[in-house]
Amino acid sequence: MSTAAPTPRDTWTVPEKPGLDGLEGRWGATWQDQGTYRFDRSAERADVYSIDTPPPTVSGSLHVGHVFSYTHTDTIARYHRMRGKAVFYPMGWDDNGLPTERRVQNYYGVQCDPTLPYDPAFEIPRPTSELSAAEKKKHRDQHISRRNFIELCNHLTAEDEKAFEHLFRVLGLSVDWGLTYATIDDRSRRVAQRAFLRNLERDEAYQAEAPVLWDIDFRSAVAQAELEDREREGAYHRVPFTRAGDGEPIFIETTRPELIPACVALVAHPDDERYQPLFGTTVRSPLFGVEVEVRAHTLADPEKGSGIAMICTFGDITDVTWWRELQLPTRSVITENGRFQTETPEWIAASGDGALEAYGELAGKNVKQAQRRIVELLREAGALDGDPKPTTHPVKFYEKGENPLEIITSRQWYIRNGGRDAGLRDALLERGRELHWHPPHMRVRYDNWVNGLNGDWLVSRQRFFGVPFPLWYPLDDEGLPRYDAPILATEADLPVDPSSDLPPGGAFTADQRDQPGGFTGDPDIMDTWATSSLTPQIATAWEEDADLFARTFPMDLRPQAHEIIRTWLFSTTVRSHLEHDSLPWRNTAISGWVLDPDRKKMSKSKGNVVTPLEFLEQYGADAVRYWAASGRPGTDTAFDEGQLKIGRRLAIKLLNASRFALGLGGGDGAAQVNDLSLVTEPLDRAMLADLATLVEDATVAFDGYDYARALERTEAFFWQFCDQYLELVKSRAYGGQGDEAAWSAQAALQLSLSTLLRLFAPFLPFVTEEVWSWWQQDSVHNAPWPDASELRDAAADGDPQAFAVAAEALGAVRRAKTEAKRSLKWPVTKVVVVDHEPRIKALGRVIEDVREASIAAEIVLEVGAEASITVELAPEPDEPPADA
RNA sequence: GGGCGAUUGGCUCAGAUGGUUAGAGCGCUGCCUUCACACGGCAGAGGUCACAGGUUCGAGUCCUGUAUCGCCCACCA
Repeated sequence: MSTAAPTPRDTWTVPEKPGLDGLEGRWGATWQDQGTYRFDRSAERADVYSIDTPPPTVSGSLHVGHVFSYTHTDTIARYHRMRGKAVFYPMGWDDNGLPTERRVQNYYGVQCDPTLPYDPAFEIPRPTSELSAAEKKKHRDQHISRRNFIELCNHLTAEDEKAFEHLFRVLGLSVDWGLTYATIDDRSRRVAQRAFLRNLERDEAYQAEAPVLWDIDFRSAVAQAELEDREREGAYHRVPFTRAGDGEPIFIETTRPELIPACVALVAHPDDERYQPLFGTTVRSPLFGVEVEVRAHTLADPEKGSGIAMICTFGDITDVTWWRELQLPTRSVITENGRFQTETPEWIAASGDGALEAYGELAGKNVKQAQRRIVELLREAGALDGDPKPTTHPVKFYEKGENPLEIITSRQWYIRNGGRDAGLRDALLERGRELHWHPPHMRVRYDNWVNGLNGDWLVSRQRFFGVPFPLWYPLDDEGLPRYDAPILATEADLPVDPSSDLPPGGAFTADQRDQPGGFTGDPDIMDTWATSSLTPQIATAWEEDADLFARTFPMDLRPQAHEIIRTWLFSTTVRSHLEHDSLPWRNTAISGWVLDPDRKKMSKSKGNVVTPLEFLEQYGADAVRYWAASGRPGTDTAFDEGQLKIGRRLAIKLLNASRFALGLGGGDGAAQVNDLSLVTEPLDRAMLADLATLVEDATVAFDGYDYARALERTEAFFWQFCDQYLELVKSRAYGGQGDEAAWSAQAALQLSLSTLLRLFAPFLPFVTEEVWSWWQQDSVHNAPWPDASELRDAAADGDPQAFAVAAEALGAVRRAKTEAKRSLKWPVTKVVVVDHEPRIKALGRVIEDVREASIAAEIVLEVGAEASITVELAPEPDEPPADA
């Protein structure tokens, strides 16, 4: 712990005309050179504060949202550093996953085709934005191999990372830039693969053939956490099934008539008397004549539609529930590309020529086309009762997708997350309670999510740029993979790419790949969250550097945004619970969003994104940080350029007030008055007593992660300090009441300045460092956080009331001068203050300061019930006042 | 459908465990430039604290309900 008191130099020089320009570049370079923010690896765990910095998605754009939330974290990091902690503050880059793939596709106009061989001579194409229209046409969708594609991903993300690092450095994040990682780098891949292998060993990961939500454009499975609902137009189609015995029509209503060929049953509520007689009997579907059973299930809503629904495999998630719980057969017709399979399904073929013919009309069509056609067919067959009734209803989409998700059956990897296991779910809910949430109400979202899980975590993705599953399958004599006998990578070999590396142990040779009797690599990659969920383990070098890990894990803080509680925060908790039987961190600080001035969430698509670098250049980093730090934890905040101006003004004020406080005594080489016993004057002591209270408040606020409160209190004090205290003390500090009174003022000014600079340092790192450098050694950012008790000692018998009444009296004098339209320098012949006795006594102790600041010849104090302040200005002179 | 949060002067927001005339800043108005600061300073005007009840000696602050906005979650045929 570095608790040494700040050490001012013996003499110092204050710049004549201090300014803010260029501070970012100058101090950024100095901090880098001097390792100001370097993590001290020798610190014990108890003296370390470790932060699980969110790795920004580098393929995204830089926006003020980054500036906002990263500044919040930085203020907390700086606070703990000043409290003497060794702050472990790494930076990661999230370059793994779909956003990068899409960006590379668009940026270079290429498509990944995994069937193509690697082309070592492939050159990085020019960005499509630089191509002429003719060139664009020619280059459109150039197909390249997976490995070439991944090289492009790496190339582009490296560029993106530079831009992010530049922004973060200009912003003044006190990250240790020696501690960076990327979610696709070797260590991340090792950690992700190792954690997965461990999950597999402990049966926390498993493979299953099951219905999954499927994006037909990306041709990949999608996890529950990546879903979103979108309102879509649809229509209820009223369609008759026919009862087996008497051919009576049973009407169902559906928004997806095209799934009639995939129907496996009808279902109604067990208490629904209308349908009770049908339970256990069979009906035939229209057009296809396929016989299906009528079943009972409590999820069927008698109020909805006709009260009886058709179950298809699969139209929506409810279908999956019914299918599972009623143990229905699987009859899927939609394939991975979102089209109806071309081959006629057997259960339809078995139903006769009419069915065959009807299916032929749908085969190969996409969902929309098939729906249009089947409605025509139903109408022709007289199997559509009335016109479809338009409706809007929520439809599930992949959050990055453009078409509704389909549900298809496929083989995927899962990690247990409590979605199917009440014991694990309860344990994870308990972890949520164990974690300290800032602000606390954010935990509700975690609880909501965990309680709403309806399955385990699907972690496999049928994509290219990501961490591969570290395993292979033997192929049988027919060349089919033996999924029940995967060959696992050994931990020492990680990271591996099963599509190019061989299984361990020399059991196979390269020419046996994809040959009957040989082997094949698992083709899938992990969900990007499967890697991101391990950021604590990646950053702290789990199983890679035992010493570092022991000093930094479990971490102290996870800062993040609220919309990814269900994904990032939850999945990280799951992995740590499974691997370490602990929380990954003790605290989480949830930041809000930046809204545009119309209170809409800022987003690229809306075109209202503000680019942060322009503002950093125009107003300075401290001003931008000031705005960001004013946003309360967890609260959405509107972007307000006006706040940047205020922040800049605050920074400038700090320069000028410091110049005054440090420039007293005149000339350069001003003498240091660093002896607290010199503070004898009542006004000085009163101010220090207030300052001690401020330090206590700011400390409590920071300990509760309420940086915004700490800033607000410090700022409010500082403006009072400048407007009232500096004016009241100015004359005396210059020597107006003798040397000892002047030294008291100077010592108090230096002590308060030192304190205020340190209180502001987490928010305004550049200007505080600049001022600090005028008179102190070392960096303010490694100086100890102010100590309230030390200030209390210096304040001694200081009475805050004395400061308050003095400021009031000075205010009354200023008001009188303003109302008389006189300069504040205008002399006053007499001030009469009437007030209650304690206030008059308090004012009496500081009367000389008030008199001099008022430029008053005389101040008369009277005790009285009716408080008043009467100001008598000097008359208009024939000549300028002599002593003004 | 369930839940969380918000609602304070024209704007952006403070108002921890209920207690004297509800605070800031921006904007607006007026005044003031040698001696820290015109990238300033001083002062002024401006609020029935969303609404309706209730608890209390006393409510912006607690309780109940209502409205509006935002968000999270949900099995939405």
